[in-house]
Amino acid sequence: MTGGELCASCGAEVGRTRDGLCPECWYSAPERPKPVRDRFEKLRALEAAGYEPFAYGFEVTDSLRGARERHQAQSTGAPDEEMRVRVAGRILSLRDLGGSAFAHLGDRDGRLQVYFKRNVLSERDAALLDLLDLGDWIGVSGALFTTRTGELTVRVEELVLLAKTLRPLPLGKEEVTGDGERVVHGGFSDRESRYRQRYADLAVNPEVRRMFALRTRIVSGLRAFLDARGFLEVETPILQPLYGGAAARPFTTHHHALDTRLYLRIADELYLKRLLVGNLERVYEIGKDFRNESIDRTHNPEFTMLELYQALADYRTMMELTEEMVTTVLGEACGTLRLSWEGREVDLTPPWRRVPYRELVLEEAGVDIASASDGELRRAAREAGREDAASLSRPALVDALFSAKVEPGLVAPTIVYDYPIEMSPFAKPKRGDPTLAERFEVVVGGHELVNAFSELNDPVDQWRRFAEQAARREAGDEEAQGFDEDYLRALEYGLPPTGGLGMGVDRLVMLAAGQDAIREVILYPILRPGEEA
RNA sequence: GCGCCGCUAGCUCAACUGGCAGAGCAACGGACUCUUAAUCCGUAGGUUCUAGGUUCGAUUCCUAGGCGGCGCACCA
Repeated sequence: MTGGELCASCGAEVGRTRDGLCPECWYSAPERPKPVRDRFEKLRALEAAGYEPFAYGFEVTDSLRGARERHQAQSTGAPDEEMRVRVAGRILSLRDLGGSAFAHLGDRDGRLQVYFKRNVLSERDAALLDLLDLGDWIGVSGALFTTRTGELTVRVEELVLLAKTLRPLPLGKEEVTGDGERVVHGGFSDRESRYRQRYADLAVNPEVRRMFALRTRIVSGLRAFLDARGFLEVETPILQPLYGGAAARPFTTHHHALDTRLYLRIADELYLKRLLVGNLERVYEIGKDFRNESIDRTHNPEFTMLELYQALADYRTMMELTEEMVTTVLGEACGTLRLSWEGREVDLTPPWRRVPYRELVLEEAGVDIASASDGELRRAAREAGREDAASLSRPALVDALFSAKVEPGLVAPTIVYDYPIEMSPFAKPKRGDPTLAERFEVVVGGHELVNAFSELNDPVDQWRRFAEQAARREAGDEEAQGFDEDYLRALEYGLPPTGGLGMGVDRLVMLAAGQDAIREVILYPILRPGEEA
């Protein structure tokens, strides 16, 4: 007697019921869709007949794609060669012709037809065939042959059930047109359902699997590129007593044992630069940052950032590095540098255009930010559609102009450099012009992709910048930097001249994959908790 | 946070100015031993997102809420 809940239908004791029911009653309840009840019945029939509906493994000779490739490599053009394979996958389609049946199996990156001929199968395997459903995982062995219609197919001699599905997958029907093009009919396309049930999305939509494989290639490519140049990959704290390195509202949490407030990092910047003080002269980190801001097509509250820092370098070095890194990695991952994003052609072929920030604002907004009065800036910002121009500070006005008039038009990759220094609390002043910072951003397809600068390494100057930020914070700007004394202490030990950059990895993947929504490139994007299925 | 749009069977979608809630796929029964969006015959499947309201009658109109999509604002 453990005091578990009782099934409202059959009275069986269960640790935890669903809708008041034990598993047996729940899967058989009339509220379940018919396909679920049918499958559960088949599951019990399988068990009764001595089949193992959830196997422990299956040795294959080839992946589905591998079988096809091996066949092609060994093929001499003669018909019906005897090449035996043992393969496994999900049943994606099933056409039962009575005495025989065809099915397509799908695995992570392949698809292969299998052919069941009842008088070839053992009685036991033939009986199993009747209990299969779309979505089930099976393993088969047999010889490859080509059907009359020319499709490579396994003639199944042995059939093994690997995992029974109790819920129908939202499979569409795939048509191969005369041109060899694949058209999916029906299918699973509702964005909300796809994000909430990403497992079903992945299982059913191979292009989604391909997209995430591309993402992985890109991230691996970034690592390989940096590792080859002597950068050390490191991990810095996600839970931080002070947040900084960017302007954003943080997530807050609490540590019980220390009884202290902690923040989820909004950037890696300050911890990474401390490592250069410690003579780890080239470091990078690829990890999640967290910003407690709204969610839209290009923003998810947790997102992946690459930050890297290189000693004895400045922002010019970073321009070279960025251009080479992005073109190398995307070139390898995508096979081309001519991409299409949000309906526009984006050609990443280097060299990228480099333009001073001030010049772009002058060109596109008609305002010289070096000489314009506050009033002129305000007027221009209002013309650009900013109703709240009257309440904005000078740097905010300039930024509003840039965002509204300049950024959307920068389709080809553009290195925008020399930002106003007020907007850049961690960047060194520009040599020869202390009103500017040695900072650049890369804008592609109208979106900011990279932010980089010659890192500020003068502790006294950094102190003043922190003080300005602190004043802003006291004035109610929640996104202003906190005053980080430990970081100042680190700078006092001597940060070498350093170039650093941050790149939004999700956006890089969006660009590479031609996706218009960040949620398409994040496996589990944030959603409001929804109803249970 | 604001505005617009959406939510109907497991999936993809219909249902006119308010009048018995439908189709295709999937499922189930049957036929078919080279099919491929297989085909043919038959069957079953619904809290129309939720709660109120108007009405003889609401998937449809109204109010509030939930979730989502798109846009704006925010995100230096």
